[in-house]
Amino acid sequence: MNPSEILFHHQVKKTTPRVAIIQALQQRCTPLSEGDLKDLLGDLYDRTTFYRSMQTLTDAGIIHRIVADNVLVKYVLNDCEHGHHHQPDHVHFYCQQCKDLICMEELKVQAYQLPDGFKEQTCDVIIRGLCSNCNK
Amino acid sequence: MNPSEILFHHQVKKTTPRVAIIQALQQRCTPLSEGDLKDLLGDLYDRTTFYRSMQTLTDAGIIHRIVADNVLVKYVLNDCEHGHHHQPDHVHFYCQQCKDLICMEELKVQAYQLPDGFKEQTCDVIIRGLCSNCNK
DNA sequence: CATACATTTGCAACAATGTATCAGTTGAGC
DNA sequence: GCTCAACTGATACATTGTTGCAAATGTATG
Repeated sequence: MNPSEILFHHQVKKTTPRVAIIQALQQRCTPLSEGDLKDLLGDLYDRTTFYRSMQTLTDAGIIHRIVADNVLVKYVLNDCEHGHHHQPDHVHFYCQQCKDLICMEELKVQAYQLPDGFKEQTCDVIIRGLCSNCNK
Repeated sequence: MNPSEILFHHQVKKTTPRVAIIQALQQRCTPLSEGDLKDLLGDLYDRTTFYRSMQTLTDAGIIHRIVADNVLVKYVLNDCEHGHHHQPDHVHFYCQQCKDLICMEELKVQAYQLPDGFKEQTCDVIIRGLCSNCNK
């Protein structure tokens, strides 16, 4: 699906910044930060607009937000091909040296049984350490 | 163990801010943020000193840092009674409404087998949602 | 106890990641 | 093409840090 279709499918208005952001995330196929996206897209939009767009896209279930560390937040496209809201079910690895965030697709997150009354909205598993490149 | 003993035991110099921070964490027995600690301790030290102290105490294995969200970081004392460095092995629940961070001691984190070459330093599992108080 | 020297602290400035307000612009439906 | 709600840009501000440097403090030694 192209950006316009994704937005229409999730009943979100089509605007220039939103299309550009989705397009960039599709092309890179890896979690990107605000800085990464700015490097790719330049001054296409204001920072305020960026954050509001990300909020809108997250609420709509189009993207997912990963807090790699308190000073590094990255965004990834959800799997929109199958038409349902797809929450990541795998572990994320964050290299403290090269600051890369890697999806460990093969490491699935177990389902946790919360006590009565608690409602889960998202569940993130972040392993921090050194990636194979930096651990030499 | 009292704060001075903990610092000596980990070969970290005893200073006023460090003792005060450990004391506050011991008394509260729950994860505290910079703001929480400032409310407790007032202007006992500068913000820069706080962050440097937390870095030192984390490196020494005396405390552990929990990234509840990119805008909320909390700190907890490790279990120093048994003389070894104790990494939390349980899930943390973060209530998006009341901003409370709860240790789910009964939910243990599984060990993940990383690919060759990767080195794990910390592993955090954060479930975000609504706590039993706010989910009504 | 006094001195020496490395460690730690306080202050000021700066950086990244957001949020709030409000006027002005744009998009979608008719 | 019009209309009006929704979105955007600009400015200001909040939180969570980090960096550099001079001054203060802690620990080891005489």
